[in-house]
Amino acid sequence: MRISDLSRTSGVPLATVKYYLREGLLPAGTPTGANQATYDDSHLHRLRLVRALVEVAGLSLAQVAAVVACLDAPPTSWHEVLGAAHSALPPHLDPLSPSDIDTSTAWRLVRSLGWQVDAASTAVSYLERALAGAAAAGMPPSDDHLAVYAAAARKVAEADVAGVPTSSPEEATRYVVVRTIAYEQVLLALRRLAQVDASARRFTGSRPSS
Amino acid sequence: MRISDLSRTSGVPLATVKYYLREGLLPAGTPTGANQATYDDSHLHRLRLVRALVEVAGLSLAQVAAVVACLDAPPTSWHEVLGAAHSALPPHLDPLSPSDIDTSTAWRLVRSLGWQVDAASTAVSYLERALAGAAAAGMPPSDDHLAVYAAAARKVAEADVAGVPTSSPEEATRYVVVRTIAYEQVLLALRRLAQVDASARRFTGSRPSS
DNA sequence: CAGTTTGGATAGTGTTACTCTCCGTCGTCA
DNA sequence: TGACGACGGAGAGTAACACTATCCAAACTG
Repeated sequence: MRISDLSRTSGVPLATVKYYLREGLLPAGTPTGANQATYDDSHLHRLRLVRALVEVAGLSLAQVAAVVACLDAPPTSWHEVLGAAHSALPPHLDPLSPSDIDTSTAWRLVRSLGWQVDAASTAVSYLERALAGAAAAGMPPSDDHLAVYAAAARKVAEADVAGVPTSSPEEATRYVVVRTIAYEQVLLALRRLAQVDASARRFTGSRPSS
Repeated sequence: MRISDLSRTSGVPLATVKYYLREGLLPAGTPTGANQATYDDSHLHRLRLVRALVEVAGLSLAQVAAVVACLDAPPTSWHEVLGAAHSALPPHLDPLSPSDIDTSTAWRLVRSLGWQVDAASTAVSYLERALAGAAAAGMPPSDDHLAVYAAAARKVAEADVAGVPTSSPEEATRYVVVRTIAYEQVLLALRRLAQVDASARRFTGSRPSS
């Protein structure tokens, strides 16, 4: 298919498709002449992925570029797939320095949960920042609250990891990256819905609806 | 304290504090003369909240403005607190129209879970969009996967709602808004950490670490 | 072979989140 | 009391981002 078909079937304006091509978010088509090229389904899938990442997950194009670069780079070992995916995923944080491992709130929590986490993981920085943000906003989470969150996170993560295909590293990477990002929104949406339900049970039950 | 103290103790540049004042993200100080004003701790707390919302939760200033407007508006009933908070919170989506209630995937899921959710809730739109995004990215979640997520979301939401203070609607609003937004990041960070742990258990266990 | 479409490049646009400069006023220390 | 730096408020300027529009020559199409 040609670039205009790509635009038409995906609903993305032609000028935008060209822009994504320029920015490297979409790989170039196979040239069929001096100034003509064709595109296939992989381009269409990639385009849909880019749009979903931008519109639903709210990533910037630079973040999307990091994600698709990760998808295109061949991972080496199974366990590296996750690390590579996480460090390509927003937010972009540096791992905590080894000297912080003893003092960090996030590390203390990870250790108390007994989770096996690499010292260079950016996920710990993410947690550190999130906890700092909650504290700065005036609501540091209690240990009990964190325990509930950790237990829920664990269940969710087990389901996520259990489904990773073992067929090929490429497929596994694609799986991990897309699930991690796209399902984040699903989880957050379900949490809000569950809050509505829990609030309804707690408050309207005790005071009949007006 | 004066505006420069506000800037110094919070670490936010003076020009930025002035800008937030202009934009209404920060209430004006109490004037002490023709062109002088003083600020108190409430301004400092608000400023920290704004920065946390921007830097950690990644909100735009317009979204932050909606959130702080919600904090400043007095809610009327307990159950409305959540609805008001959710509709002030990003992403800004319209509720699904009543005609979509039968066909929507999100509504089908909510009904199958038996959750009590108002038809006008924006949380359902949020879920609908998240599911559409996952599908567009090429990975629609399975029913089993969704069930795990829903169970986890429920546990988390129960903890969130259980802690809501019943002292005053203002306090409850502040609680709900800050927790909903700030703890989202905590939950996502814990999920990534749990993924690392689960992946370590699954893959490095079967293949000793190199 | 006229007319449309294509790929590629360049320049322009609107938004966001600051950041800078200016200016008259105010508090303070000498 | 007067020099002087800080203060407040307002408006203009700026850099990044994500497109969007225009142009051009080559290529395909009826």
